[in-house]
Amino acid sequence: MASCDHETEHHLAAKAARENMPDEEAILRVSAAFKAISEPSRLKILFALRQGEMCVFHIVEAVGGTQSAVSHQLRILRDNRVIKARRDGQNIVYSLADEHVVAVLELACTHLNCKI
Amino acid sequence: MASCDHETEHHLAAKAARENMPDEEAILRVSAAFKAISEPSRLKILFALRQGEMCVFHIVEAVGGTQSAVSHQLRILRDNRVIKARRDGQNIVYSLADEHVVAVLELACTHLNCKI
DNA sequence: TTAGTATATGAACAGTTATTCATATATTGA
DNA sequence: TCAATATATGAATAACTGTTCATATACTAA
Repeated sequence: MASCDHETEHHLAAKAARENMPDEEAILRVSAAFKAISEPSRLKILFALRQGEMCVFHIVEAVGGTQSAVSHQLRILRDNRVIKARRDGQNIVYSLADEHVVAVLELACTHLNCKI
Repeated sequence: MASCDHETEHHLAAKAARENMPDEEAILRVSAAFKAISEPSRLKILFALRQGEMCVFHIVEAVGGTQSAVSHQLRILRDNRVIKARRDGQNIVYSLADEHVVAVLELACTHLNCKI
């Protein structure tokens, strides 16, 4: 491989791409965030939290699985700022971090023709 | 675990969550799409293609790595409708599937305070 | 058809990740 | 303080995924 019929335009695009490529740290941050929301078990938690904030017990009730597994998933979502937590007595109450999360989910579903 | 201080509201939310949970197929489709865009090597391809369509040679030039690795990544992105391809002579020219892709990337970067 | 170029792909290995199990921490009420 | 409840977490294993290497396919030009 060496060139193509659009050598000039593509080469310029490639050059611009290298110059405008986000730095490694930004790439890793975005990567980790998408990875956080890309697992079926965690996606279910997000879809569940669209209905409103919930404590762990009720998240388990909503999505199934064990308390331990859900807790591990919650930590990953929380570490990536997809959800937020507040303590309320003995419980930790989780909710979606902000409106960006819902927006991304809805964009994806629109794009893929999924009804949610 | 059995209940919490917000038993009623959370239980209702959990019930609504179960009732409104997308079916397994939709969950898997969304999951696969986010998984596709959640790998640093593939994210780089997407950021590169923001500059315009490119053939494989120039994508390799833009993001680095081997032709084989890039080809494998392109297939995953294509299978998940994140990018689209058209043949142009000996070359396959790739581009972002539609404006949803850019929108999702920008939402994520806004959310995470990354400049792109 | 043959040679050359561009791209794709199967298999294997290495690295990553989700779940389970056991246990730890934190809060509440007695 | 102690017991009970809610949640979190470390370690281990099993499943998954990205890359590499070798090779295959597809197109072009001669």
